Amino acid sequence: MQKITIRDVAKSAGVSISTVSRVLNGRENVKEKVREAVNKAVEDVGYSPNALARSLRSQSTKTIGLIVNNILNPIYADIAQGAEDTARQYGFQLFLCNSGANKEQEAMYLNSLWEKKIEGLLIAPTGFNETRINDFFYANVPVVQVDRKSDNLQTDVVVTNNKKGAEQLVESIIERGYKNIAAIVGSPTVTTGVDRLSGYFSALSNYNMEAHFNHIKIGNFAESTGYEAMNELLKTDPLPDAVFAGNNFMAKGALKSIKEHNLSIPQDIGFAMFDNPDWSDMHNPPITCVQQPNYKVGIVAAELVFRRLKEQEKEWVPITETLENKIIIKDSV
Amino acid sequence: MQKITIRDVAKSAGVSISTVSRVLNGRENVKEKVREAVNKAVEDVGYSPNALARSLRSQSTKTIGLIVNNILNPIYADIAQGAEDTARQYGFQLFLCNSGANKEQEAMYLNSLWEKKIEGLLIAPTGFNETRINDFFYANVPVVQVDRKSDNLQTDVVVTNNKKGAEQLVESIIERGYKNIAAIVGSPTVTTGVDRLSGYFSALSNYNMEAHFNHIKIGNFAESTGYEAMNELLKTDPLPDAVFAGNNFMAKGALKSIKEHNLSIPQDIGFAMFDNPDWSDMHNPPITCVQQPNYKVGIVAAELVFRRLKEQEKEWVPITETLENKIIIKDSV
DNA sequence: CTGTTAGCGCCTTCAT
DNA sequence: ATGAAGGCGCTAACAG
Repeated sequence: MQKITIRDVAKSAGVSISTVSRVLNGRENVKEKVREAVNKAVEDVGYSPNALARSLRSQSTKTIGLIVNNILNPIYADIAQGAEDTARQYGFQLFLCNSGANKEQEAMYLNSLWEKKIEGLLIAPTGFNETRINDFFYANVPVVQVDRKSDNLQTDVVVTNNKKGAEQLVESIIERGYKNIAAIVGSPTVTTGVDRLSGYFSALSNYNMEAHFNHIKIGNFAESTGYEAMNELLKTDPLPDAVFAGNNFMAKGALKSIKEHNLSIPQDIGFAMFDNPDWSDMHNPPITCVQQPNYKVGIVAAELVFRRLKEQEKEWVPITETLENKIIIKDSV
Repeated sequence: MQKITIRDVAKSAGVSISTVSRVLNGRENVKEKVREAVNKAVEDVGYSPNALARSLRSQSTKTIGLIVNNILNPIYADIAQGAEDTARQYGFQLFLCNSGANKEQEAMYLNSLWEKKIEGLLIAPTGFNETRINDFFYANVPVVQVDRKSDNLQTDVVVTNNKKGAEQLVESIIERGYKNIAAIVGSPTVTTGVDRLSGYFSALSNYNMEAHFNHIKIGNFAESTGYEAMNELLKTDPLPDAVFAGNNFMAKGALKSIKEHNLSIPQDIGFAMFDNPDWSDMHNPPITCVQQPNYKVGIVAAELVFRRLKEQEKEWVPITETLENKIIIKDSV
């Protein structure tokens, strides 16, 4: 670790350490000549401040944390980018952590971020560490849930309109004449699971249709569960003539199964999905889908943190921001 | 920020703060009874240590940094995952930063990581902040370049065998009878640009073929440059009958152009690329490619850091680890 | 305008 | 086995 401290600068410039500190922090009450001398000394000795000492003393780290569910999921990369760009704008840094949808790992990162004294937290919660998350909240550290929401948390939330997105998507399937539309959705323990399922039901109900009981498959958002679900669906009677997949990974698995069964889309079976990963246009045919404003989710969530930071004294009512999605019609239905 | 300190624990347990510190750090010389009392007090008052103070005092942060080039590129997500998993194993934390291939942003993160006193650095360098990177090196902070290597840096390196990968890939194109093979590669200022180009030339030379001068296009790894390069290629005379794309993004752009020109792969034009993104199997036809061991790159790089940390006293010779790639033959050539 | 001083929270000799 | 005291590097009163 570095050895050069503010003392060395002071000595080199022939002033006291407090004067150096003043210059470093851009205080006004320093004679211009002295300021220059200090700046020169900083260059000369190659000084750069120790953030640990500075933060310890000033009780401020200028750092916020983001815990995502799965960094391999491109939607979180987008969210991270949005949050990071916003943080930078406010002179803050983003500490990006990946829980891997694992509750122990999430707990570990929550602890670590706590000990590192972050001043704001963005999190796509696994749903198992509510107590720990609330600690931040009670300590007046703004918390914003992103992408998904856990019911037991009274924090700000930034999500997209999952229900409406799914509803509109499924309606667009219906409007193309499909009669037996199956759904492969994620676990209903998180909003991205339950809301998209609920949108699916709404769409059917809007058209006076009913879901066939074994045409609804619950996965865990992972590719393998999409694959297995689709295999199951292709054994049912009646067969579904279209499928709604609840996220990009499960869609990928389902498409693999469809391909293995030599079914062609959209003739043999229609297909549509939540998320618009880059492969969706490469696929033949391109997949009709719901595009979420992920980058914007990151921005809005980060801005919410900074807003809370600024208004800390005011009374506090949790806000939920719901961003709208866009249905993109392609050729798979 | 938190208010409960080691003092509160000491008071609650009726001991001195040094005793609390001893218990916290698992020192042996503490009476069993006292240890229990302290642990109970920790629970009672809800104490958790302040990492800033601890690190400042102990001169150790147990943190390493990773600066990637572009978090939206799935290869870096994989590398990050590998590095993170390894760091966790060693009881370290990973500070993940995204330079966005921007030199100012890279400089900013280098500064910030320096000030935060990381104990090791993994970086996919932009190639413009050598001086700053060397500072770490001189301060005995192990530095490992990952994925790409900048010539002016005397650090450890973990890369894949870009040249051999490209060479074998292009050979597999040649062996399928293509005669005019074009290349779209990234900037030769980084190894992932120059080595893959060099592999392309080797392959041709191995078969006594020559590259047509206007069949070599230099992009910057971004999708748009792949698209434009392909548009250019499709205006040349003679036309190329196959294309080698130097990474996933440029491949995507090139494929877009090919599609717009209504050319079919592999009949009208053969296609192969570096990287094996998830869309490569969704594409029709699936794209023959080079699969890099990205996750392993992350692991190996992180382990190198910890090895250096352990052997700090020993004399030091930079190591370059070159991991082998795998050619995956699909249906695009 | 500038220097002296007192901590931020913690770990670690040094006594006892 | 335990407590007192000093200091990691820095900022922010408080004097002058």
